[in-house]
Amino acid sequence: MRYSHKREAIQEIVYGTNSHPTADWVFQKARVKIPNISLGTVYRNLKQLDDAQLINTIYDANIARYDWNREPHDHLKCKICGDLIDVQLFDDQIRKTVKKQYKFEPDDVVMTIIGTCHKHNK
Amino acid sequence: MRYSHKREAIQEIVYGTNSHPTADWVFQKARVKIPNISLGTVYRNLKQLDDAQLINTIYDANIARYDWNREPHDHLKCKICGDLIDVQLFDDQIRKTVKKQYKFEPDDVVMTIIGTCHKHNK
DNA sequence: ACAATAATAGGAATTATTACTATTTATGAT
DNA sequence: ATCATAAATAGTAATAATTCCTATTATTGT
Repeated sequence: MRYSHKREAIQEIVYGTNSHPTADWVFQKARVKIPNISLGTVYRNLKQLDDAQLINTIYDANIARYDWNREPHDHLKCKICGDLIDVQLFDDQIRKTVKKQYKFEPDDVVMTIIGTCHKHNK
Repeated sequence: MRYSHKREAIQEIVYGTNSHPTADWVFQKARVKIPNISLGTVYRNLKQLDDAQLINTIYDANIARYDWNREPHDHLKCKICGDLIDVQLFDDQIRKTVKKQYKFEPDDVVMTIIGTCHKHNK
């Protein structure tokens, strides 16, 4: 992968937020610094960064979001404010169960817990 | 929700498969029985059935799939054949952890395990 | 049988994403 | 530094999934 100024900027934008941004959000941020950048470039580079394991792609319902956090982790999705919160949960037991009971070789456990985040506690 | 012949047919199609069909798959099946049915009708009715808790909507990467199985359950997604397999895993521990450690009130734990299914065991 | 209104077909519009192509740019070798 | 090669890009067209719109049709309570 050859160096590119724009890819570097895109990576910095993803690394600079905890908001699990969409491609369009990244595009809006990028064009502030690089006015003539195109949305296609943003998509292409996000894909390349994902392929190179420099970022992760997560799917929130039917739209792609990007995450600098490459550690295995899960998400809490607040149904009120829509926030996506990073959490580290245990899936050892789940991996074992799946392997034994279903003869399924797990690579990755993708878990999202839908509910109400601490901000909305009565 | 008023009775409709087409909604009944759509529901029957979803109830008649374990393949977690997409809207378009349901549409193709539906038009065999009802040639002039439209894709919009399929989408609208799938949404209504979901709202009425008669079916469930699940998201496989970025496309919607529909599931007659309303019991809480999880999915194994085979990266080789793409199959989506229903499984019942335990999330009590996860719910407790999330509640205590993150003050997050969980409604629903959505879990998909990506890996290799039994069909491809060496 | 009829009136009220939900449901529908068919197509247009929208949204997220990918593909295409002529031009530009990074990089390694001269 | 110059140059050649191929990767990267802008700008736009294309695609895929889904939703929206409107005139017409069908269901249901009276």
